[in-house]
Amino acid sequence: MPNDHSASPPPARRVTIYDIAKRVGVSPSTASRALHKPGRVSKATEERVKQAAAALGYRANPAARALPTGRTGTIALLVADITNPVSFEIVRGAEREAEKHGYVLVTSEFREDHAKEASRAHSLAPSVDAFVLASSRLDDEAIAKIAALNPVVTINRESPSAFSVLADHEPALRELVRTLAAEGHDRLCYLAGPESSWTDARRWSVIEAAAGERGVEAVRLGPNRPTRKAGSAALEAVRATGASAALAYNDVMAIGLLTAARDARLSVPGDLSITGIDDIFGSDFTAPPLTTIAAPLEDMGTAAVRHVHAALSGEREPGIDTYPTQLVMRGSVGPAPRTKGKK
Amino acid sequence: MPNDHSASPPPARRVTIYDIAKRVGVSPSTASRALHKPGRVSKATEERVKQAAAALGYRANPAARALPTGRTGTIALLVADITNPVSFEIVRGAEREAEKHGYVLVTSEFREDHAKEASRAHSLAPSVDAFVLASSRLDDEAIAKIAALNPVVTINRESPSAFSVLADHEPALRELVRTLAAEGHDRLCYLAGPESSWTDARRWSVIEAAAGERGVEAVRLGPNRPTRKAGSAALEAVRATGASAALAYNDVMAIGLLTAARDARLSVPGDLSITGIDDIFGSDFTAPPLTTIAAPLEDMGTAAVRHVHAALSGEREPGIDTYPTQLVMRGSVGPAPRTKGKK
DNA sequence: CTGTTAGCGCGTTCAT
DNA sequence: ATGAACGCGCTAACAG
Repeated sequence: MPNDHSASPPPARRVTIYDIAKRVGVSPSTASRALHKPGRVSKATEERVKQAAAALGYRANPAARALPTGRTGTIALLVADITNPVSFEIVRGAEREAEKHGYVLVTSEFREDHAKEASRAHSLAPSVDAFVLASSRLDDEAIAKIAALNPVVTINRESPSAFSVLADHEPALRELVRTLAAEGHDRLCYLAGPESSWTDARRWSVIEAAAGERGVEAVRLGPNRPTRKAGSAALEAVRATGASAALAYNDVMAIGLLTAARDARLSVPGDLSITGIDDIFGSDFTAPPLTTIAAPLEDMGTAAVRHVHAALSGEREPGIDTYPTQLVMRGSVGPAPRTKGKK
Repeated sequence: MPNDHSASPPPARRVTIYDIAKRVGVSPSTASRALHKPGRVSKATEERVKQAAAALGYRANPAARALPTGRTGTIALLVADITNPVSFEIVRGAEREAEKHGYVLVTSEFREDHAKEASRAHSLAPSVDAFVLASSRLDDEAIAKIAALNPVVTINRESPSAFSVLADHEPALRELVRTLAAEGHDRLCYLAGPESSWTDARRWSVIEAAAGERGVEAVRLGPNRPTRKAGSAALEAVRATGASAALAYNDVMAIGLLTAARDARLSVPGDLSITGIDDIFGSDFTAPPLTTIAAPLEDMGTAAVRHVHAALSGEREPGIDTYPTQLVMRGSVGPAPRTKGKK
């Protein structure tokens, strides 16, 4: 239930440009210019105004500033799941770049729920100058609607109405499939992610194609919620496919699958090879450590904000910014078992 | 380098209360009241105004609202390290409660740097109504300065000028020390956290006292940065203390220590028992799984925002809100080795 | 219950 | 180079 935020007595009045104008003996507009319009005022008065501002501890009121300009100086970052380590890499990168340019960053998660994502974007719209949508679950139309309100940059999602920052998983995925094939795996199982995930579709299509080229079978299991629980719950189904290797949509699911396999006294990679994507915190100390694909998520978060800034500065440069990924081979992948289940 | 955020043409004009006032045939102030002052307007016109607002797709301009009221409707949450899983539990809880009350939540990390924490708070101050400081590294004086600007609620930090939300680790820590003593450990090593951490000081004093009561030696190693790397780097020093059990400041450090021990071919808990605090993502699937102490961090995040809301609503209720914790025994703790290093 | 009148603090014409 | 005046959208007196 939203609220009015109106009750307690207002805090002590803060210092305004009027205070510094009076102190220096100039008009408020001169003070304003001295503070924010380099060169539009004489060097001398600019200096005096700035000193007075510092002395008085002046801080511009962002709301007052936003009113005439229409610019709030804040950017909204919407992430699917803030507890997924993938998110905070992005958040960290975005936040650093935002601070660098003087933006305030508002981060909000939508818990994989596209309805919530859309409503959150619309309710935030008047408070922000632009959106960064990370791992959006929205369709193109919904993104277009948001883009009509404010500029949008997407991460790991391509969309006609937004600038996109993408990780290119294709080479690493192909290398992974090739490696698995070389290890004797002739039946792969892709443990799919959420239905509305753009990356999920991409990943599967690359795996399917790469497997086909190598003469390896690939089956898809899903969609699934991208959680540990879902990964664990899928163990039986994975085994039922007869696949000797499971490629999970992401590390969180892979870890779920891995721990379920451990609990079931299955050998990894003896009985089943498992891989993930993202190289999150934790994937290097599972038992065995998880083979995965690493993306420069922090850089991508930074890039997203940089593109937002460019867009807000009037630089029209819609398009795609792609980042390379890297296959990280670890202990969870090994040779296919000799005796196959469905021999 | 901060920036002016002023360049591209302003987006299409949004609908204002004037638009809906004109449409309904009332004055703007009536429209304003109908929208936000329940009861101060006739039921009939309130209904008509609301319908018009909906029809026009009206969204209040937060900046315009903030100007006369001095209330921005946003809350700042400052966390030490956003990549520490501890943080996002808090963030998630805080965010949910913030949304429930119609606040926007701004999350910012200060990377364990107290100077950055303070400067961030001061620069955010004009844009927000209140602060939540999670795991603050600030001293009381610095917190008081911030509290002079806006109400402050601290998490895991007691301070005279703020309402505090705390996890009470004492009972669980005592139980842990008791358990270790019963397992034959007669020399414990506390792997300390950051110097300016309030919780670090608390934890050590409880461990020291509990150990003393049990006739167990306790040595303190630190301060250390609360990172995996620092945990790993401390292995040698921990061994050098001759302790048979290491209690780390938090799980992140404990995991660092654990993986270093594994790399050094040490048996855990055979040669060394290891414990952490927080029960973060990952601590249940280390090898062996990590004994730790769990706190209801999400609830604490929620509580912090609830208290912020109370403070902003004029309810003066400074004080402390304490949450219980729970010892989670897992495989990383076992009997002390027979042959002690310094026998 | 409702309309009128003033600002909130700042940027921005338009003058000078 | 600087000042005066206006308006951004909304809330808050103050009438009626």
